[in-house]
Amino acid sequence: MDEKYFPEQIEEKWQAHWRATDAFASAPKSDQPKFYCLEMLPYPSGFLHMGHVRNYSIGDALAWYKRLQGFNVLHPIGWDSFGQPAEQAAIKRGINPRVWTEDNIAHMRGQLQRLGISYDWSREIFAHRPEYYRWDQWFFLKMFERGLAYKKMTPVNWCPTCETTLSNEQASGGICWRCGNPVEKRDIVQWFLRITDYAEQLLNDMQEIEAGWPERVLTMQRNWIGRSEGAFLDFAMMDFPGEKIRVFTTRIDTIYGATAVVVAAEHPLIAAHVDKIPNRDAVEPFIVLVKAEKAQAKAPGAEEEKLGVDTGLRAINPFSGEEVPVWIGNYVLMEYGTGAVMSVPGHDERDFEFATKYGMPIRRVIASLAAGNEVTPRGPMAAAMTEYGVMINSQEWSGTRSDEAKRKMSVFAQEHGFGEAAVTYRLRDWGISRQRFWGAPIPIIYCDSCGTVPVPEADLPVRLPDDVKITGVGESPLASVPEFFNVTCPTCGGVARRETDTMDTFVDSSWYFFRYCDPHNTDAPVGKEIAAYWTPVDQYIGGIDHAVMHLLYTRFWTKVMRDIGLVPFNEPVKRLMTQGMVTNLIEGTNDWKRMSKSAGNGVDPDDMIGAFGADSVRLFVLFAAPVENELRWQEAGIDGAKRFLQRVYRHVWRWRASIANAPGEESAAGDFSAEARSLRRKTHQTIARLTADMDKFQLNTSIAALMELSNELGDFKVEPGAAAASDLYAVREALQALVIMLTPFAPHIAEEMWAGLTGSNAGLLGSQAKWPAFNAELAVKEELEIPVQVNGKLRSRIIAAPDATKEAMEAAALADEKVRTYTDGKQIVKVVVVPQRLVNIVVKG
RNA sequence: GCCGGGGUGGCGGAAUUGGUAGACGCUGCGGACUUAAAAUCCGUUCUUCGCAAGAGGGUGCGGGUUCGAUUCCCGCCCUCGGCACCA
Repeated sequence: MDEKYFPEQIEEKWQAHWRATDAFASAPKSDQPKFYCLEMLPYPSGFLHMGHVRNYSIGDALAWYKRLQGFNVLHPIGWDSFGQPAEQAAIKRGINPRVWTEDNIAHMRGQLQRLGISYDWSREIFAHRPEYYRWDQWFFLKMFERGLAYKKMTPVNWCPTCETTLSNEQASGGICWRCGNPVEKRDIVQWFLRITDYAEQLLNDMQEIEAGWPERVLTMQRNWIGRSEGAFLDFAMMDFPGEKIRVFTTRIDTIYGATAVVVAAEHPLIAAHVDKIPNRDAVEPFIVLVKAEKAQAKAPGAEEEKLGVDTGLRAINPFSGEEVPVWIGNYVLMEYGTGAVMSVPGHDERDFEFATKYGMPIRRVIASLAAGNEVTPRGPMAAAMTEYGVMINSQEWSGTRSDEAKRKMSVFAQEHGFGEAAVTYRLRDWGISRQRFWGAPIPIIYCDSCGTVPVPEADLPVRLPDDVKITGVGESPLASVPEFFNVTCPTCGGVARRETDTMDTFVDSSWYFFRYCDPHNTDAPVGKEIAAYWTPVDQYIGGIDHAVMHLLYTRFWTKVMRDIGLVPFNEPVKRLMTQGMVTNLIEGTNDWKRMSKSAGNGVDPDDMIGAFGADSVRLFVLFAAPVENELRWQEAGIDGAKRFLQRVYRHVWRWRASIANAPGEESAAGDFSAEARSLRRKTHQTIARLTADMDKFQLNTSIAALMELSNELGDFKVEPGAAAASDLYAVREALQALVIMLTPFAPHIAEEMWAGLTGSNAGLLGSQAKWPAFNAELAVKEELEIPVQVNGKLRSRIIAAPDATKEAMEAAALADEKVRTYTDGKQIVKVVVVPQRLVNIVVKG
């Protein structure tokens, strides 16, 4: 340990030490509890950004904390290395995507190591390497076997900028998750994974993780899954005897107000009977119009004008027997429910708008309960009434409370054979086909005689060819590589063609953290026993942007893995923490925006590490804001972090020689002075605070507590040369606790100071350093300053022992001179005494 | 429109879940050291009145419960995020 703190020297020194000693290597152990600490794996764009720094600093703080507490910690990292930027580099600059990716990884790995994040590098994984993606393909085959992977032609999200399809989650809000541009609909044949089979489980199993996941993530997933309870109802077709239109409704109680059935333009009934539709001349152009409208990218949130056309067909309301027209409407979605709705303009806002526009009748069949006794309001409706109430104009159902009627009516419908209670979901199956090169090939072969044939497991991996010209035009680049797609059928040996689409990269990240447990396994994606030891993940840390993409997919994937028999649980992640984003001021404005190259407000982590040291950067990032909040980048704040580290360093330097002679046992230290007792009290109070705050992920207040302890050490009035044995004991206790508890936030300087304090170069882990033990007795104050209020206003303070009786406190408060100026001559109504807290005297007059 | 999270000094944020509001840090201001600067250290920094001791006000707004409310209840306002023709 040198007198002066030079971050670059000690950071290099300890990084080398960690590497040489495999300090963070992990293996299953029976004598320690395990802790799996995971941060979302990065895409190797080439450069670490501050969001990464924040993510990994948070994770590393937890990993160190758990390690020092005696947990067997798994803390791995890898690369989400398939994806479009590599392909863009290939298109624009002719670089081989694999070479580009590997170079980027090499650079970013160096950056992570300069940050000193405590990863077990022996477990590093790479999504783009065949040793990894063969298991993506293996999972696909398992799903195919179970009917969970299927292919269909359907309108899918298409990003014209990225030139590929997107899943619904990736096109949420009508914009592409990667490039931010509006998406279109296109009819494309795609592979889908049947995530909807798991909709109910994805919803129900949330109770297992409710305590550990942020409310907003669960809410977003709940909304995304969009469960809704209602009923299917069949409207018989007048024109086609025996045929019916099935609608889905959540408001069966409004059925007597149905004045039409409205179907989606793509509804099969229309296509099946197009030549028998009375208004065919109007219907056909309308369908063309609606399809064109849907194919067009539209601004997010923009609601189309409601358009419709009367087909001239008629259907029968199964409850009332009434005849109603069948319309086609652009606002009815084929993808949701049954693609057909009953139109109840009186009690649904959309139907009201539609009916008003086309002059359709509007009928009131629910009367408001809030309106008191008037159950049959008169006059035309000015707007849809969407609340529950009492049914009116509804034949024998009139007078029934509409919320109660719902269940009875769906039972009635079922008994009479024209409907049933039903649940629908907004969630759709996960489209995973991508018309791109840089992804895992889908292991399927098309044979003219055998049809769709899965690649035999023994033939995995289906490797990506290495020297492909990627032009960015046309269909999937693999479709222009005959050596890739020309194959023989594994079943009949005949001529066949390989699937040329690749998988969505979210497949790779759906199960990667299982692979970390067993990264070199060549027989399975992960060994069952080893997975059972390490997983589920105890703490996961990442950005909120993956709330309904990655975090939903990985829950789904885990359930499939459970069904295959690979893992014994339902949920992959016990606790999730979503960090806030890192923002920086846009120059010349007052706007704080997410750091990014394009906005010109990015900060290069390497520059910061060079200027302040990795420890100061990490400490600042963790101290400046609670982990879930936005973090505003301010260099003055890193200065503050470095100042604090320097102060601690100076305390250690100043005392290290003297405390080497401190007695080993407390009993040999003799009597502690009031000053020494006070320091020890602060030390133990700090231990208690840190432990509680760390468990709650309150890293900012943890650091604040360490600063307080450091300040107290600075205020310790005894000089090292003149210190009694007891003083040295107290100071050593404080410094050791401070250094160990600082480790999660600034590990390099902590290692250096630990070496300085102990004279050992074995490192914290090598010397079995342990999180300090809390001693409640030492943390208790000898005397307390108790605030005294008169009528709730602070008027004075008294000194009391922590175990003072209520009576003694009351007497002392009433006797206090300042208090008496407020109580003299007044009637004391009541005295409230809260032991160890306060006294409040209530007076009158 | 629906769902969810928030409103505390100049700023980031604390407050042991009903008990001293503003911990810790940043910034600013004043000072020490220095020929000077950097670095470091000390003081000060919610607000009003006051030379001071002290007194009043104060956690988005208005009510309420309580000896006591940033915290609990009722009614508003503002703001951020997500979803959005989902029947």
